[in-house]
Amino acid sequence: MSGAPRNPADGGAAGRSIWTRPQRGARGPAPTHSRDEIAAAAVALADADGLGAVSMRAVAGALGMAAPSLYRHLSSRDDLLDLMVDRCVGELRPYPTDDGTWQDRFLLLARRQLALHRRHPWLPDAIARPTVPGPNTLAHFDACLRLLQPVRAGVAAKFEAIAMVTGVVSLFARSAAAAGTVTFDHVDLAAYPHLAAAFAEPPSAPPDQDLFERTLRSLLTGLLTTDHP
Amino acid sequence: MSGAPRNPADGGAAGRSIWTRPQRGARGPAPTHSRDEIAAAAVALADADGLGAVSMRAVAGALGMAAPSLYRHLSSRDDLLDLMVDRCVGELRPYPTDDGTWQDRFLLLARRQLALHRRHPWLPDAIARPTVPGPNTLAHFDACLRLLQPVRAGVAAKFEAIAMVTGVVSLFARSAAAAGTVTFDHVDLAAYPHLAAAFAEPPSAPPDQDLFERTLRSLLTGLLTTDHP
DNA sequence: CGAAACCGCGAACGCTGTTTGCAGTTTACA
DNA sequence: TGTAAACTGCAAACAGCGTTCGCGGTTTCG
Repeated sequence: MSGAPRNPADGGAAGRSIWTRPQRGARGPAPTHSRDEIAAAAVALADADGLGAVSMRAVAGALGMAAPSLYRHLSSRDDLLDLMVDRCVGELRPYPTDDGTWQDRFLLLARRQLALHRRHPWLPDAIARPTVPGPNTLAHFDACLRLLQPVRAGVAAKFEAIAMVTGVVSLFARSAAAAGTVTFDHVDLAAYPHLAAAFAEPPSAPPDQDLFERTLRSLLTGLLTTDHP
Repeated sequence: MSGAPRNPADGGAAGRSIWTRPQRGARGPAPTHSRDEIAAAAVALADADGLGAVSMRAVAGALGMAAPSLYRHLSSRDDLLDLMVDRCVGELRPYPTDDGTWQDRFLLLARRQLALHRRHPWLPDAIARPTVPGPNTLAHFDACLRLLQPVRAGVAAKFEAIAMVTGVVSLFARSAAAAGTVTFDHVDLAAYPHLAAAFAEPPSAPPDQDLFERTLRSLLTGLLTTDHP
């Protein structure tokens, strides 16, 4: 009979993502936990035991609340992941400004991204998903575009380059974490001569220490340098 | 009382992965479905509705059987994903042999990988996970190493390069599928001047058509060419 | 003061991967 | 050939998941 009490997390017709929704209503009691507390708890869980450990019940439990209460703040688990990603992207601050060429500056930012992925190995899995960018993500894109201002290239090319660099950073992070990597233990290599020969060789020195820098430099110049005027 | 009837999918102490386990036991009735049929059904489901649609019940249902029956062939869902991945990697055959430099040949293989990812957009998600390589995956690695035979570089560097190329291929596939990409619709860009300026610009021409080739060539030479003797 | 809006949550729904126990079938061995 | 072992397929069930519903208590607005 009473007017439909809508969940504020649903938002009106206007508030479709978390970022366009108020953190709390103006009427009822104060929420016992803020959006930041929720994001922090979820990130801590993911850092400790991977993204699979971030269940609504687990996050709620870590904050001493019941699972359905989370839906007062989030409209879905995807919202939670968006919150986590944006919170971590905020750790990229402050953005490089001063020294060197634009490539040096961009590489510095890439190194910060690499460190971020090392700190939060679940990040690629959380980003591999249609994501609504939060304020920190927007600020990061803005900083990237600012760094690329001296580059004479179209906007589309710049976005492509940014996405590619981000992707390569996650590739390096993955290979370092040895996750998602095939292991050749206990495999019969008799039918694969080149593989067998490769493993018969004495273990060669690991690749160049500055492989990261060389890869990204060649990628940036390849992507953002056009050879036809 | 009777001796413990062990599930053959569990394997003995020796058979830990699918690939080291017999497709069927030597004693009982013939299975109504083969390993290949199961993999094919799962791949079809994933191609149609994404990896999330590949549930044990759905795969079993597509083959007209009940869910628990699948565990006569697979010891877990991860086994199923391993089967799917290896089945798709088999589509990369035949491997390049004849024409051009080693870079040309490797690039041809990369193009085949790109087409493969376009056909099976769920592949990156299925590979992002500790995977046991099947025969097709081993053959693919073997072919890669064969193509890289003229290259004077350590084995570790070659594996790094192969993994990186595979990763970049999946990045290109992703950007083409526009999945896992942030969208800037309905976002207030007032606080982000460079982003706002980028979107205010007339839409620039899309990046170079042969971006894929240029990127991979610069990556390969960057990764596998050492400038200190 | 009353009404509206909001917070937290117990209970429940449909889904998931997986295990158990049993009936029926085929093969190997004595 | 007879019998025991091994195998297949499945109904039922379990724990966990994301999510929804509806209620009682709390805060704020008009």
